[in-house]
Amino acid sequence: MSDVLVIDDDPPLVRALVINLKAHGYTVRAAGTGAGGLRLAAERPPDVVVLDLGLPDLDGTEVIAGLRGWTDVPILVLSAREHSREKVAALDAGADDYVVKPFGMDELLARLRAALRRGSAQPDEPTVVTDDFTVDLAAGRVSAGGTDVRLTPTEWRLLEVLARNHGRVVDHRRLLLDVWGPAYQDQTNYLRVFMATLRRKLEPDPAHPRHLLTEPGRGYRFEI
Amino acid sequence: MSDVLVIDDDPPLVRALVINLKAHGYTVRAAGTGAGGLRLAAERPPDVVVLDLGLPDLDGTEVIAGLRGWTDVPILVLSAREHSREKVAALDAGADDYVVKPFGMDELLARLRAALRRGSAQPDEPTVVTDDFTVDLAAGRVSAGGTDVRLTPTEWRLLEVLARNHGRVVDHRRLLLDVWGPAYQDQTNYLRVFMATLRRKLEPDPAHPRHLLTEPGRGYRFEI
DNA sequence: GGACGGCGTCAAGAACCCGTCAAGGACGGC
DNA sequence: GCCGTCCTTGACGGGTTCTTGACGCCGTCC
Repeated sequence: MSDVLVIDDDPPLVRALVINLKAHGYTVRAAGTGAGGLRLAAERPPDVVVLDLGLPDLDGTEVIAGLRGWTDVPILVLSAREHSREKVAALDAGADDYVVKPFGMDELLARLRAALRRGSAQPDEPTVVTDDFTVDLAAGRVSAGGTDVRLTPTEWRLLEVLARNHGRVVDHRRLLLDVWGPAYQDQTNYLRVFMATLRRKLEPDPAHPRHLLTEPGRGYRFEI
Repeated sequence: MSDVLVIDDDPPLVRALVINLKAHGYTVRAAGTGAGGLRLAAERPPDVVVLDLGLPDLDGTEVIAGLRGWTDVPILVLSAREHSREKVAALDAGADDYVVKPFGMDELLARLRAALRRGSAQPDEPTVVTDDFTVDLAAGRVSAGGTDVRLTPTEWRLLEVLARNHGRVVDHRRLLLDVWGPAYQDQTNYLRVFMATLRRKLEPDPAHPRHLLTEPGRGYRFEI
């Protein structure tokens, strides 16, 4: 799961944090000094940093600046200081959130989840490559022999469903549901028509497809 | 500058917020109810939302859910309730930050800056360059043939979404959502009109665009 | 061997999408 | 209050895409 770096010089608090974070499935590393924290972060970039101000060696904003120099990792600041000037300074230095001690552990965990949610908000969509053509799911494009292939919207949606499930047989019903909607679950002839055009556009020998395969009586399968 | 949407039913507080935010150069809109806030957000997507819990009509998490259904805009929650259960619920519903009343205005402004900083953190190239024109995403400017091109706000927002996703097909729905808001998801004619003006201003031969391409039935694509 | 169901192919009309233009209206600046 | 800019809205023609039905092939099952 997610990798949390705790930078704090208060041993009891660090212990409590580590125990609670590990109990929730996080991987935790801890440093007692600002310099140590920066070193750990440089070794392996964490997914989120929990930073206590009031470290013995460095000022909080210095640690933040040291991290912000090379990473956008979310930084959650802990502090006993209520003064808003401290908060403003930390936030403007690049911190993402500021929690005043004492705090509830569930609140901290919730703020951590919020910070992580922001940091990792991109579902990666791979590109599916065969010998004869390439399907770029993120870009929404298909190319064969170096040039783009023009697909109509329906052709694309059909190919997309198959490509996302490549290697598996996709049901007639599933395909019709995903491409045309629930009212078309019996129109298997649609599949025949559009599979034909896809093969014409993508397969070197449309009559003997190598990638867009028919599974008689069941559905179709995209094979790489 | 940035567009802030305040959703709060406490008139004195709203007044204070509006005055302070405007004094710092923000554009501010305010709503006294959750439904009104959602409506304003739908009319024109704000850059950040300041949301008071304890609204007369909707629960705070409902408002958050209503926004999160279509946008990733940062949400900063205000609340008089200290209870951590409230905080956890709001943060897990999708809020980005949680400030307990009473709060200092400078702290709120700092948290707002932090939220905006995150929201606009575009990791990739700040300028997109084609053979015929240059889009400077950081500066918000476009130039063709060495001179600046004047774009209207809507034209710019449309071009910005396309440029940030250059090389990819961007859905009709996504474009309408990001530029006009969720109330306009079906107004594809807006896209036609504004794509035409963009092409007239940027393409050497608007009738045969080289960069602002149509993907029939799906959307548009910015190609370098 | 024949009937049958599943599949691929083809073609034609309908439906839809896109680019274009222009008029009306909202908004803000002077 | 006037003027200019910008956004909204409707209409139209041309082109593309989807739908639909018919036909033939092939394998399987009776």
